[in-house]
Amino acid sequence: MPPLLKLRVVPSIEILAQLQVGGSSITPMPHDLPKAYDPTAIEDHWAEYWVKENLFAQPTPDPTSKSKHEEGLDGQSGGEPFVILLPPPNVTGNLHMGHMFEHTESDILMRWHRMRGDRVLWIPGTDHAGIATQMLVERQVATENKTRQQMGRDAFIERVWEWKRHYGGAILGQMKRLGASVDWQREYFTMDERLSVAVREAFVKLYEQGLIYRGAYIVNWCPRCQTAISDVEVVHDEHKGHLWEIKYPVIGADGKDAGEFLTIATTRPETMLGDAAVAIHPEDERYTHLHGKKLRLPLMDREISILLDDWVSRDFGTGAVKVTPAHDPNDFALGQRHNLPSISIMDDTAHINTEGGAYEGMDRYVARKKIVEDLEELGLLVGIKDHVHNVGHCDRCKTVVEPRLSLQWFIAVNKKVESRGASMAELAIAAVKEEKIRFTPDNYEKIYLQWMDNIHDWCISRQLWWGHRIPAWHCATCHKITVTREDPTKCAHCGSDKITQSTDVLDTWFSSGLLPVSVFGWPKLTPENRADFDNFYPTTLLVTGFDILFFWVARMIMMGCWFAGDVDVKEPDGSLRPRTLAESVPFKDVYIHALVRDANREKMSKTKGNVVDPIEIVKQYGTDAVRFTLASMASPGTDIAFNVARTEGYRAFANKIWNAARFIFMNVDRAAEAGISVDRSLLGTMPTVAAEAPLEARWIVAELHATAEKVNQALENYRFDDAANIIYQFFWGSFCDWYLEIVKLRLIFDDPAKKDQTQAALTTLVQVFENALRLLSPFMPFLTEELWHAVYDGNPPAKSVALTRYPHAEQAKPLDEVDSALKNAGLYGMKDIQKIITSLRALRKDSGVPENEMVRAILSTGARENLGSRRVRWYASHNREIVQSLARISELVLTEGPLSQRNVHSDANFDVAIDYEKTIDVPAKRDRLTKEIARLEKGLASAESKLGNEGFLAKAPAHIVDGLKKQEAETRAQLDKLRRDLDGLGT
RNA sequence: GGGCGGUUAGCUCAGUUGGUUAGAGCGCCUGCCUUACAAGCAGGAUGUCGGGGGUUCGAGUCCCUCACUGCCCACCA
Repeated sequence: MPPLLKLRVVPSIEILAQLQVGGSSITPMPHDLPKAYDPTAIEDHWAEYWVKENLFAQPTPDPTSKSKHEEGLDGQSGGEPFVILLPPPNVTGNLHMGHMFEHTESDILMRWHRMRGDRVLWIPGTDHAGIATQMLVERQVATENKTRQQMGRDAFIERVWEWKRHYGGAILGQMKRLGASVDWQREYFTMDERLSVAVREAFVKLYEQGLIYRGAYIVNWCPRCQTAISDVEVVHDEHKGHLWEIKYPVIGADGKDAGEFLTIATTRPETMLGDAAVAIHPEDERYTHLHGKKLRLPLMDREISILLDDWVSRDFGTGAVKVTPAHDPNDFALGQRHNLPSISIMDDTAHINTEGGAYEGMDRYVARKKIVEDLEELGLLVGIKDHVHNVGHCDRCKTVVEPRLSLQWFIAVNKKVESRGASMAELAIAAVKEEKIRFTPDNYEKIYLQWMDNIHDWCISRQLWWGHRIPAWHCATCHKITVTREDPTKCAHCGSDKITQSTDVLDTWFSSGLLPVSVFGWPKLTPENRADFDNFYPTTLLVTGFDILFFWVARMIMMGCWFAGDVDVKEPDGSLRPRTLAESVPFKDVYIHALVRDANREKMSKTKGNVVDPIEIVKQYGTDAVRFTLASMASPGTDIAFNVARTEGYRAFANKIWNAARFIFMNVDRAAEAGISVDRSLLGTMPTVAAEAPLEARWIVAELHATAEKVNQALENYRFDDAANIIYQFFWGSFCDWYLEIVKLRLIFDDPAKKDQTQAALTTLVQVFENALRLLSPFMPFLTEELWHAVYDGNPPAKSVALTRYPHAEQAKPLDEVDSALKNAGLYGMKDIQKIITSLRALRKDSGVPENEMVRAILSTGARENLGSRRVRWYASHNREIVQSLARISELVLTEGPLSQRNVHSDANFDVAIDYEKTIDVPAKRDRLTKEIARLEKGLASAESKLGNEGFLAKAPAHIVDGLKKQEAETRAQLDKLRRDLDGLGT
């Protein structure tokens, strides 16, 4: 016989006392658990405890151990790996509601899997966020009247590092406070030496494979950030602009203006300074006579040719388009086809350069205005039309992007590499098409594939200082480029030592795209040093928002498949074999979560001022309530309209549970005084009940099993909302509203004869509560941790509720053995009892019985012996005290005869009446009855019409027909009774 | 210009492969300080499931169409 344990709430009180400012000398009495739950009193403590105790660390597996599936309660030693890489927030970032939502969903999954015995690993880190961080520090430096240029590269970078050491990672601190169960020992930063090695290796390898090249192309240039940006970093906004029609003089055979003009249409007149030609469609009959002619470019007085190209659309504008190869991607392509010169007319800051003649030094928009004016003066401006078109903006700073010809580095994502038999994009497409990676919701698969099918080469160089510097050295002697793993001292081509490293850095997403491999030690995978990679790659799941689907998810898939694909798989016997695509993917599942908006469905933004700071809300309502809000609203496919009204509701839920605990602890203590205790060894697993146990015990245990089953299923499908709602309903609707009220009848401490009954009831009560805490713990980790420790009276079987087992119906075999029929009967019987009680309560209200007055009630099951009424009679007669207590009835009389009382409440299987003299509100009652009758008549008519339909009878499945027949009979019976009640009302 | 989604109670949203009388939370109305909880308890009201058409024995669910409304992608100057 294991030792018995008295349950008290001392530990939680101790914690509360510790948290009191100044270490107050008032020591609370054991049962001074505050009436209202105060999250702030416990949350900091547990958040610190979880981190300090390293509860969620997942050590590198012992490579000599062959067993991957040992059972482990601590979530570390055994089980299937369940690995999530936290999407690294920007190091400059602050935690916003979107983060908290993402982390809540991930944390629920993590805690759930951990409690299911999986070997979970959740890796946190931060991203160096090139542009964002550089901008931030530049601004800071600007307040000291300095510029980064004045400081110089090295000093500026040192300044950024200094900033990072001081303020970076604030967001991780916030995550700690919110209880994210990540492995803090594995925290990374994308500029860490370890990860920089991976970046270097990836670059060199791709270069060697011919997939990285450098060239002059039109790229998206941000004049404010003064760097190239990739296509996905450009956001297009619809913009009301103009279409200027400008006439270019045609040059006659004599080399002089022929007096004729060709009118072009443009949205960007300022770029005409760089025009190299005008293009028309070869079959455009309007311009046939101009074939082979030349034009004089106004303002620049340059002779340019007329090109024929069928890319030109005849029906847009004037059918003649100016060609500016250095400032437009289409024109660039056109220029390539026709060997046109590319004349760059703007500098890094989008000011006109020396190529722009008289306009040199002007900002692009100033130049535009001036050029239009000048053209008008020259009589060359034919017209200005309103024109709506899309303008690209820098994702970071919203500056209008300038397409600009410049020398940049690219990854040829579509280039096939013989040794791999595919291109990077092809592998990434195959991984999803062949379902090695699955998306939830699955429509993102389509979006992903669509994007991947049209992917262009990825511009990876940035003209920034903060980031991974491109490992390419330019030779001043032979002008060739040296790319090696180690910093070179000499040019690899001519041996010259006049080499300098590229000043560009890599796109931030280049390094974050490598994270799934680099966090596990790639590329330095030695036989002794690859256990992490062998055990945890591929990761299991990626939880992220669709906004970085292309930025990050797609890049991780490309790079993961590419680089991991080269790492052989280590078999259990130590031998190596090539890795399959399924083993190369960076993650097996992608769960795309919704966006968090404000209560009015508006996107939260600083400029709108509608940003809800999660930390503020957490302070007000507690972390658990906010987490529960987010989880319960997380239905897939719809954005979340965050509304604190919901959070208030879940704070009430937390308070409800807190008070249920107070009630339970109070009774446990009372029991202890009476010499009754709960066997602690019965806790921690699913409870079972004896066949002869009271109805409510059998019912609540059956409900618990059903709830656990449903919650597990919901989480299996990422239905956080369902899971949360199911638990809420169980805890509040079943456990508190019904079970706790009934169990009060069983807890009798002053009667020795009732000791066994009390002991059994108390045991089930504590068991179910302890299970419910575990069930809830992934959603409300703080509250449940506090109460779970209290249940064990400071002597818990684990360091945290997070390290226990999650309730699961499969563990409950004994219940099935008892008798599944009994289980069903218990559920039905309880339903009957609940119905009777609800009817009586309504009846009391109808009849105006004061709340605290006890009345006598009569329950009639009628003379008709149908199964339902027999069941009602049996359960009512065996559970009289429940009905009496919960419906405040002094005596429940059972009868089979008709009820003579005037105020009767009728159900299909029974009628109830109460003895109360006060006159009822006849009109109100009549009104209600009339409505009810109408409702039933409608249902009956619908049932009758279906049952009278031969097609229905012939084609509908038997259980539908039978159900409808039963329903029809019940409705008919109840209708009769209600009509009778209505008649009996009199006037 | 393509593609995807949404429209269900006053509000925010569920509603699995079509199947018995469409649900929840919040809010609202009424009555209760019933010793776990007033952040509570009990009772109650609330819907032409965006409009129209079709398929089916049967449609909130499938098809067509219209309206409104989000979002993503796209080089038409």
